[in-house]
Amino acid sequence: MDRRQQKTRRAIFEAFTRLLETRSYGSVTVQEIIDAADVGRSTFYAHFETKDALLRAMCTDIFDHVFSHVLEKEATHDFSNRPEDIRGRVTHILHHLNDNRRSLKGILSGESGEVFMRYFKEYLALLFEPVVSEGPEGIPADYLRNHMICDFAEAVRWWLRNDGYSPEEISRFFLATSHLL
Amino acid sequence: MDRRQQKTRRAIFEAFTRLLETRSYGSVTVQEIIDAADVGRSTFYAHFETKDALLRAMCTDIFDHVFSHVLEKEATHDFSNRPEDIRGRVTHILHHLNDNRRSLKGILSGESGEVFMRYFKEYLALLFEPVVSEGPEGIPADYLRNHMICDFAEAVRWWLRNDGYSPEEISRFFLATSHLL
DNA sequence: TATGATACTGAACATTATGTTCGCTATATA
DNA sequence: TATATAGCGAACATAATGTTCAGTATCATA
Repeated sequence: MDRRQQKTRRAIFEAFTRLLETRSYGSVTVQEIIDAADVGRSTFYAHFETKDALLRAMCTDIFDHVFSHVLEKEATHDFSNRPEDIRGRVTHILHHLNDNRRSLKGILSGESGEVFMRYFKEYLALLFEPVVSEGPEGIPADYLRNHMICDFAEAVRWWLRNDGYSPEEISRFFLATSHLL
Repeated sequence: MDRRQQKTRRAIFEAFTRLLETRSYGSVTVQEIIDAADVGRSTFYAHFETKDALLRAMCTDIFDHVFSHVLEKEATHDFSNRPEDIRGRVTHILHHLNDNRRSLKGILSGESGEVFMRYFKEYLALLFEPVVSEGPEGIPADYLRNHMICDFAEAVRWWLRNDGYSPEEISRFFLATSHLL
């Protein structure tokens, strides 16, 4: 990819992140992003169709990083789902999320949070798919899957609102309150 | 309240609900709501400052209905939180939510869902406040509170996506997967 | 049932953001 | 160095928002 394109893309991402730190997604205009990133109007639109597309692109970038290991393992059919492994994978993801903490805090506050959460849950579905087996007491498997996914996603959201906890701690909180493991 | 105002308000609510059944919140314009409700432009704005304000008003109306019992009990300081009571209250709320099923399904699909969920959780905080006592194993009480609230809210969201379950069943699913009760 | 208050109407207008176009300039890559 | 590609930014078209106001309809009530 052309160096200029990379530079522009990064500038837009960073400007957007910076704006989201203090303002809500909905209130940030494309023009402000353009000004903050210091790129031409037509350049912005050459890269992203809309503000939403920009947000999606940012999420995708982050997730590709955060879930790289998970997706690799899946590709190699390494479906080990013993409790230790789950803990390891969960902690691993939390570490990667922590790398993007600043951006994520911005994205998660305000309406953009919902977009993020929706994407996040899609990836988490891949992670938890093999773990949730059978519903006890006639509880639908789909209910349980959704339960676990939301549970983890909300644990992360809570973590990003409450600074000062390590990935290991959050991993422990999550697994302790998850009745399934 | 003036009959004309009530009529207008109801017409707008119904039109908006109807629109949300087929279209996403963001894509519905104020003009469309006005046309569907068959009211004058200035009339709409006399009632609601923005589309968001309309959504909030709808949520408030619904919650005032759904949580009427809970809020009453709170007012009379009837904080009985034995398991049977929790089950009763939860089921009761689910029944009331079911009364608004049509509107809620519309609101919950699309971006308006996040607004709804945020409000919903505020009310649920009142409901679960007295239940969550101490965090076992050094888990922060706030984490647990958030856990329960999100858990229930997501159970409801799942229910509204998946037709065919009774309030009692959902209540059972929720309590069975909630490790706290 | 007459009257004063209040709500609704809708056209016109100002404002604001979005997204596109295009001729020109700057930069990367081979 | 050449040429392809990216960025620039002013100008424009479009579309939705929210406001204003003079005229009309409806309500509450005395």
